[in-house]
Amino acid sequence: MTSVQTFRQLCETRGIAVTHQRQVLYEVMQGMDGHPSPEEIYAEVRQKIPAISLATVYKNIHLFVASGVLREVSLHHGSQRVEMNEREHHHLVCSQCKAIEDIEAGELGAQDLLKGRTLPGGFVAERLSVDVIGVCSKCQQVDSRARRAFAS
Amino acid sequence: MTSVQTFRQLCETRGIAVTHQRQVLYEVMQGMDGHPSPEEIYAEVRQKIPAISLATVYKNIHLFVASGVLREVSLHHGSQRVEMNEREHHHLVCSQCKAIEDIEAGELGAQDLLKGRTLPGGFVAERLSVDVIGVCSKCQQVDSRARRAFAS
DNA sequence: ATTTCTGCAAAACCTTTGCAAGCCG
DNA sequence: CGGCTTGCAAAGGTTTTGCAGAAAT
Repeated sequence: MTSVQTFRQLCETRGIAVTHQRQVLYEVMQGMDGHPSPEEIYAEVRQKIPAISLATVYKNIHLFVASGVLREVSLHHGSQRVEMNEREHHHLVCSQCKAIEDIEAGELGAQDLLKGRTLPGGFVAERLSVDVIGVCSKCQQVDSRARRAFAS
Repeated sequence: MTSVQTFRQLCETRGIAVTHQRQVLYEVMQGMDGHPSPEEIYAEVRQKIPAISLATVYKNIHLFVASGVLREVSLHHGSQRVEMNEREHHHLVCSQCKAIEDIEAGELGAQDLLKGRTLPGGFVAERLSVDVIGVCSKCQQVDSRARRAFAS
């Protein structure tokens, strides 16, 4: 199946229109590796559609993230978040409400991942930051309520 | 040792001035748990120093992060970064230049962390995102060059 | 024909910066 | 006193929004 077909199918499933901009965006993003920012994607797409608007890029990135085609590298890019530099811990991050809860490194079994490990490219590790991404209990309740409302 | 003494000592080590704003910021942040944003810290400090400026809060957050008193929850809050939703992988993140490199989940030994695990508070895990934070080879070279320049 | 999407421009954030006045050592 | 720090206001960067015209179903 060609990329074009995959894309049309995806749009059909999601009930969204197949526009030229969206299609080119999809192809361009497939050809970029790494972790591009919206601006980088914009620069790339402009080579094929010079008149495309940055707003369109943003709108479609959202759409693609919601569809699971794209994934956000960090769920917390809106504003900075800091924490006191205390005992080693990791995070449970809710993909819906973005709430963060702490979990002890030991409780997660993640305390030994770096022990005696060599990393590629001469990278020197300082610490580990593990995010368990999922749905918190509050959002689960909201979800099931929404499903009931939708069913009725 | 009181918090005040700890703080004075910290400032001495770092060669920074002990100002009223800094001291209150330090105390307030110690009293906040969770993962506050600059605005949240600002709101909290304003209860003690109503005339404090948001710019001062930002400047001192930087200082505290650089001193290791605070830690940033995500190193990528400046702008969004996305990636194609492909094979399971994790990230090597350079704490200096913020560059991201991929590493396979298997190569890191992080593929089984969620297996058969119950998480606190009814949190339902979807996936794992592991950041190995450290210094990339490029920044190591820059660092050693800087050290040589400093020594001469 | 209707609904959805695009491009533009303006607005809304969040964060940084320059500078004069004030505080710390 | 000299240098670092603050508060203010303005600027900078990123992302969102409203809307009229265009495109898709």
